[in-house]
Amino acid sequence: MLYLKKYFTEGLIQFTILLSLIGVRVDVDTYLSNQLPPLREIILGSSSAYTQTQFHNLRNTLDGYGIHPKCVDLDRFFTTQRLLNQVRQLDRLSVPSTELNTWLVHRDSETVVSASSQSSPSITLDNGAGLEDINNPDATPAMRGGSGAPESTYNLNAADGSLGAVAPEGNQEQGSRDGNDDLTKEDIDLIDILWRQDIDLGAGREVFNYSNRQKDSEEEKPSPQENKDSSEEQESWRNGVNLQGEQRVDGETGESIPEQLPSLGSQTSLSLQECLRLLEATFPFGEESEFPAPVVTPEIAVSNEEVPSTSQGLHLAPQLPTAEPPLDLEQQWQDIMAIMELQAMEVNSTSPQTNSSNVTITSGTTESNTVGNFGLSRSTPINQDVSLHQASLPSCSQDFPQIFNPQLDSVSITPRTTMLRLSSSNSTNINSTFGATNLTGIFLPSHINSSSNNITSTPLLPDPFSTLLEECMLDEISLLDLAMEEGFSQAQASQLEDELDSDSGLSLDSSHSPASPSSSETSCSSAASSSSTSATFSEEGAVGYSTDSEVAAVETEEGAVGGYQPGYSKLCRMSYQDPSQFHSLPQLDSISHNHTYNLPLSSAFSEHPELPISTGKKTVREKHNSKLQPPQELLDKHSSRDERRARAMKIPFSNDKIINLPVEEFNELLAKHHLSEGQLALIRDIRRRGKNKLAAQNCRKRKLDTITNLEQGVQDLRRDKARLLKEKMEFIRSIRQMKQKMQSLYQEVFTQLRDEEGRPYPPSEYSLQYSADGSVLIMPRGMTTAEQNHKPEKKQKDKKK
DNA sequence: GAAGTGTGTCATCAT
DNA sequence: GGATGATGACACACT
Repeated sequence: MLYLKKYFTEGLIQFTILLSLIGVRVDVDTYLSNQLPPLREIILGSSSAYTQTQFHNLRNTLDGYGIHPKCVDLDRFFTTQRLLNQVRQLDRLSVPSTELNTWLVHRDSETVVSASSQSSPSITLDNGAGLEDINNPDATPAMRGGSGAPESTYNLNAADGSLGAVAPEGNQEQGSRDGNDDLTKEDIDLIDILWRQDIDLGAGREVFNYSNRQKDSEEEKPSPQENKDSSEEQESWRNGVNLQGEQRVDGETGESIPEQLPSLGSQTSLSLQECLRLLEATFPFGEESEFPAPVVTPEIAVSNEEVPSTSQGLHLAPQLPTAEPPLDLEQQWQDIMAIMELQAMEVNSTSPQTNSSNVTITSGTTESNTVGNFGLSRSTPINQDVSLHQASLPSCSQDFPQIFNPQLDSVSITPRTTMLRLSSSNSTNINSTFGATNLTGIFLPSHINSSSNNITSTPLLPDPFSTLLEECMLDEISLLDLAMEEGFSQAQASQLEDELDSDSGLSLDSSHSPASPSSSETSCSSAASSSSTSATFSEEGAVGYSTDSEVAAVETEEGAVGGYQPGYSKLCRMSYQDPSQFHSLPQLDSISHNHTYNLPLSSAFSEHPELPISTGKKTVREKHNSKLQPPQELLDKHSSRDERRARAMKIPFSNDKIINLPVEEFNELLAKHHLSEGQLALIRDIRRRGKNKLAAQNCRKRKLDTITNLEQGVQDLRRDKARLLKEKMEFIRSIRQMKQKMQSLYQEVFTQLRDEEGRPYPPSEYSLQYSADGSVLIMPRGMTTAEQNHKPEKKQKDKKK
């Protein structure tokens, strides 16, 4: 998180410096406080930035209702407000206000030019909805990607349409300003960027021929009368003419608008248009602006009420509540949270964080409602002329195809704030604002964009900056995967090797055993057999040695002689595990504790005198006992209980055989010897306990393996999740590109259509729609779907053009 | 001396 | 029904 903070903080500072260097003053305060709550939260600290649910709660809280005085959220609220105020004050001290609004005006004319001359998708299809399959009306909503906020789509369309309607006027005025038909450098640059973008999308270069564009632009320049019509159309657009097929009748204009769209969308578009008008009044197109490249930011949803007088500049109020956030926004957040969780896995990277922030930025920028989600007051006015996000954050946009497409300014407010998306219009503003010079490299930190200086000279993806950011994040995810894989492999390598070595589950670090449990058991048995102590009790099967209690009596007597000390008994634990037999028993190959007490004491002392038996208290005890006891008694103390019992009962064979012999051989062995009931019972107990001991060891080993496997499974799942998220982002990007292409094609086709009199079809009245046979129809927008179905033959045009 | 760990053992169940 | 394996539970030793 600290990295993320640092990254964004430094990025903002750098960006602010850059803007100041080129003459633009930026108000970060507005940016932080109003435009991009997630970014603000990230910079300020993790508050609600990672708890989507808390956003809603806090949002309600900040609204002043829905919170109980004793609610725990209250503290969080005050804390958030306090921190926010502190940061705001800090920003005010360092960053002045900006006056970017002037740029917006000129952008309007540029948008007009680009929209008309470049045949770019000023008429938004919104997910390609402009081209509808008549026979499949449902396809259009499906293409909308399940957006939960179609209002924005509608707004975009309306805004775009308004822009398109204004286009001739803008052209005219720009023509009067320029005095010729030559495109300005900004126009050329914009076109060039668009061309590169579409080239990446597969469009031919001839489509983007400047002369052709210019010619088309001239052809499409309407007459004054047409301008008048355009104004009327503009009004209708403003009131919510939908470019899409789904429409309902608007209460004011009588035109059809989408049913699922609330009136807010219309309001937004109207506000936008009003904004443009205000801009026109403030900064006539014919006048030389004091700013190099005025830009219109149609993506900014400005309500009528929130548009102040133009003398104060454009007071944009992007926090206008437009539509509910997309339904998948929360899911996107969850995905981001998942990535952040992955980041917590010791993968230091800033790129994923950047993308995460991009998401938040997107949320705050493209959807003002999101502001509420992050606990910001929606009523907070923007006192600055232009907020920083309008110029800078687009660089971080994930809306790749739209970044460098000026035409998309009009459609930049995409309703569905898909994951990692930013307002495309913002980036467009940047692009246009700076004379179509690709400032991505400028905005990009050098360590992120190594080719920043070459962006303008190299073919660009629709959104190099965003692409870079996203790819950085994706790379980080990949690195994460690698790190996880490598980390896991390294951490688990030895264990995996052990597991591969033996499935018996009894890998007990045999390799580290300085001495394999060789003949300890035999030595113990022999020692026991030769032990005078055992001889003392070996006679009687009369002991009735069938129960441990009885054996205990024997042991007690043993203790009377040598004293039973459990500590010593451990020295001969596993003594029955004769290595020679282990080798013959594959399941026991791995059974090898690092218990050197399995060695015969004599050999152990001779070969490894420094080993276990000479360590710790045992050494002291042993030294002490060695002074008091004969060596054989000492050896006997190193035997296990069962071994001592066996010695006491004079069992004629070793415990090792008792335990490890196959049942048939075991039975034969018992048959060979005449054994008392007590001896037989002891032998069976020894066998049972010995096998159970091994079973217990196996069981524990399996438990450990299970735990290890579960841990590995968790890591694998996390890795898969990261991979799927990466794929998802790639899919989103691909879909976005396809939509962009669709919009471009639609615009390309539509702008070339002419009626019988050679006039272009006003986009406010007509739209292109697919038919089942693959042909494209141009349909009046007022027609309902049913009517369209009944009149599919109207004005059919061949798409080939 | 408490807590954690490793190990052996027993009881129980399943095969 | 006995042998065997698996496993939970417990006790003990050790750190």
